[in-house]
Amino acid sequence: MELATQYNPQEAEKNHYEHWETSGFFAPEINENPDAPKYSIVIPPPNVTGSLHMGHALQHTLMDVLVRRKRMQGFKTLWLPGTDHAGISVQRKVAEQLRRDENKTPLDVGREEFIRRAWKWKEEYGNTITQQMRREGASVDWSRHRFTMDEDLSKAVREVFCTLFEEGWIYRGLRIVNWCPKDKTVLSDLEVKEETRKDGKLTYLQYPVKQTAETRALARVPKTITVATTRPETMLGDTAVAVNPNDERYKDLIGQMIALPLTNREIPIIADEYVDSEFGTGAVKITPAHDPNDYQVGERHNLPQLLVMNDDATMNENAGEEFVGLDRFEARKKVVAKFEELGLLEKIEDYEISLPVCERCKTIVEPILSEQWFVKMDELRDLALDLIKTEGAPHFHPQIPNEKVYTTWLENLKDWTISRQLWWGHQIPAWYDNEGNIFVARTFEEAAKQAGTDELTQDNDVLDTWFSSGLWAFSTFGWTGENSGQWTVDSGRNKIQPTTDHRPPTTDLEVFCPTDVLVTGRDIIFLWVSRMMMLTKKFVDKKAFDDVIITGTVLGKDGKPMSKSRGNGVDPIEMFDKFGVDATRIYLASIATGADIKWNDTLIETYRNFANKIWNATRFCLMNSEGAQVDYTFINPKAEVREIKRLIGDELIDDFDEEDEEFLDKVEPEFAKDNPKENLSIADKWIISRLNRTARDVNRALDRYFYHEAVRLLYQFFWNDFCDWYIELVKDEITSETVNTTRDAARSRILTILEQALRLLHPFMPYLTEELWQKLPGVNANLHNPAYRSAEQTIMLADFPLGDASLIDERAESEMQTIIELISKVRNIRAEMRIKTSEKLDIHIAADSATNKIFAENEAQILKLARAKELYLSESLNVPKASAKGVLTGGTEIAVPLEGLIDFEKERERLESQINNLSSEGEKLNKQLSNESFVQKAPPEKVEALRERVAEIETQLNALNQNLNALM
RNA sequence: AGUCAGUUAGCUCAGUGGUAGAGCACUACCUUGACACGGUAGGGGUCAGCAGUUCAAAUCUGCUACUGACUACCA
Repeated sequence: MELATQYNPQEAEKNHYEHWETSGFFAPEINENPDAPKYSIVIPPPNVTGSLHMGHALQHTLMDVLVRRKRMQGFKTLWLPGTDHAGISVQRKVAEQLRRDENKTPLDVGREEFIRRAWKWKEEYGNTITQQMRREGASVDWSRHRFTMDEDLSKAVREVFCTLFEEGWIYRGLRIVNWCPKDKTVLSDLEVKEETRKDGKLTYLQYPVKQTAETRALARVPKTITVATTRPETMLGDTAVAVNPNDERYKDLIGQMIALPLTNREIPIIADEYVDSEFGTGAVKITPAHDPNDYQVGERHNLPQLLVMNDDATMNENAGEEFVGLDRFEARKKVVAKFEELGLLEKIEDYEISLPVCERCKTIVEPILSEQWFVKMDELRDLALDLIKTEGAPHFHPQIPNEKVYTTWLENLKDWTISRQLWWGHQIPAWYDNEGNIFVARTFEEAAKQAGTDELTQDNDVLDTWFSSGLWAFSTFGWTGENSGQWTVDSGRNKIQPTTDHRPPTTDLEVFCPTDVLVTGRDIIFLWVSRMMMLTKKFVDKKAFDDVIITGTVLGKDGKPMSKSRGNGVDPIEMFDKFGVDATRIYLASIATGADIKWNDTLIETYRNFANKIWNATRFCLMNSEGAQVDYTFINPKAEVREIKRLIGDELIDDFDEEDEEFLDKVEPEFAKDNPKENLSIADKWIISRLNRTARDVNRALDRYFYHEAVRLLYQFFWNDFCDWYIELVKDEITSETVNTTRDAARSRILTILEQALRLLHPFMPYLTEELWQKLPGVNANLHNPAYRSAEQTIMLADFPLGDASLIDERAESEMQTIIELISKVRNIRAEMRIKTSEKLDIHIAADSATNKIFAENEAQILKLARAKELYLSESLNVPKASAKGVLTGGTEIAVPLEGLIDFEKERERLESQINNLSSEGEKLNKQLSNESFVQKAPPEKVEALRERVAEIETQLNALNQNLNALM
């Protein structure tokens, strides 16, 4: 089998996804183990209007890594996908389509037709993102895909709304709300963003105080009172002027009336603590219908609420004849002009102001008095607060600062405005009779029954999209009874089984809820995370999830958040095309959890190169795979015992002792001691140790959601240990032309190690690893986790290596380290003395017998990798003066005779620089050791380690100094 | 205004009470039978500044500077 010299990601990406999907590998039902623990994640449903951006790619990668690993570990794993109906976004797209194609407005076609078209739009364009997710390799269970407006999810919405209403947590009320004049709907506080404008103006208006007998008597009373405002047009809706009760300047004015200019209304001057005497003029115009603070002042003083704007932010008839129909900004100019005409414009100051804008359309939001539906958050907030305070749920990763942000926000939570003046969404299940009485019910029929009439009109508004999203952690699992999955539960052991037997059925809800972890961005901790926690607790009495991973933001190359307007976006699909899906995924996983990162193509290139390295290492193994196959017993003698067990059959297992060697010899003599499987070299033991250590550490890292740590470990193991050293060390043996069992065992061994590495890499790089795994000789469904034995062979279901602690071999690692150090030292001498690669050298070594034994056992590899022709081992050096010398850890001395090649000056410099480095380190350490309080207070093992290091340095210095003197 | 985070090699970023790390870039050498998207050997950092705690601080604490995020208010 011949592979191309370069990995072509597109090819591998084409080959596998569809097969994985259609084979049912993504669905939890693939798991045959009735006792399997479950693992579940629900995806944050992207907007149907959306297309994949880097934030999705990041989050999806993190979720897929978790899910793929757990699945390989034999968990009954479900990653549930879905999309969100995205109220305003879809509404806008469909309205735009209507305008463009037919020059019509939504009102022209009517509600029913509009909704029909919205569904059509969704069917046509709404699956962009689901296709893109397939490209990403996301192992979601498409058969359980949910849309927030699916019938059962809509039913869940109605159920929750009605229950909350019945319990008194939902109410309809007249409040100051955030109004977007462009979308013509109310927005929740969270959908409003602040935008700072430097060109704001603060306008000072003079209001004439009405002259009465009383005011005339009080000579000190001024003729006017000046108020400052950033929104002069709202003065048309003023119903009072307020001052601080303690403000001496205005004491006499309290209770007086003002003749409000441009209107023929008179308004009172009132006193309220809310007013800050220090700010502006200390007198504030009060417009209860257009400002939240003024509204509250108005409530306290029983002021009238005069709404002067329409829903498109033009002025209404209350604003007066002169202003009616004018846009708010036109009206603003006109008000100012009129005041100027009247001589009542005191001044206009430049003023930096932050304006509330609509998160989506950036239109300036108008605070406006309006009747809306609200959720009173008291009880729900307490549910979430209790969970975090008593159970620490959800546990945030990274914990700081997210947990604090979450808790603080909950503590200051205000009521949630849930109605939206849109057509696309869940229409509010409330009906009105002709008298305006409200009937909230799950269906029209119920409402009619309550009302005693069917002459009812349903509320025109729909619910905030986040209302249905808040139910996502349980509504998607068939909470309403539909689409609830086919599981039965063994009540005795409380284990889950997909069966058709007659035990009582249970649902996806019982199996998969609560979910294990939620992966999402900082921006929706409040909008979504908190609400899922509250509502899931409230309605199914469970935590929505145990853990929340808050991802960082992928910034553009300029270090700013990616945005269309800035044009600094990086399209993940382009990255997939350019570098491959796997490279993009593992790069995204290499970002520290929660950290922001500036996009940088060269880093992704690193992982493109890594993919190519994996490809080529596999290519090498395959080129030399004749007579060999993947077989775990080649890298684990104990596994051989298990293999024997498998061969001799299950019935003997019970009285079988793995340590009983006699028994082994008895049952299967061909597996006995001298077989090449057990005849492992230092290099073999070392790589097996490194493999198992890496596997163990990767699992530990992922358990803590330290993806970047896992990536680092895998990168290092594969590139530095496996490719740079192991392949090079065993190359001669493996490529040998001589056919024998030793060669074939070596070939099987390297194939098996590679196969284990591919499994470890699979969650990060699914396409590459599947592509290569399938090509390895000897792979089959027996390598699967036992939960998937009947499934067709795929690396997706292979058992994820946990790392066998008994195969971590400290001694082999340290012996190998000695060999690596020797080879590196010789290479260093060669490079520094500028000896050509083609020049073969001799190596003389003076070491203790144990070390010499290690070198002797690996002579062939040392000669090859150091490009040497002869290795002389003894206990002391006896070499010509014309030699380059060095010292290894432990005091082993090496010398490379360089007759005719040595540059004595250079060698002197080389030795001197090494001596300098070592002495300055030694000095530092000695100083520390001579510090009494260090020796007394530092942990003994630290002191001991330091002493050892000093001794080591002294040994090396001695040798180096002798070598230097010999040169003089 | 408040809260929080970041500031480490030329660049992008890991690390974290006990002698500073990676990738890229850089220098020199290498068409060594998997890979030049490669190999070998190197150079490069008083870990933003100041003060404190400690035997020991890049790591903990405080302050300062710069950058960024979030929350609230601004008549």
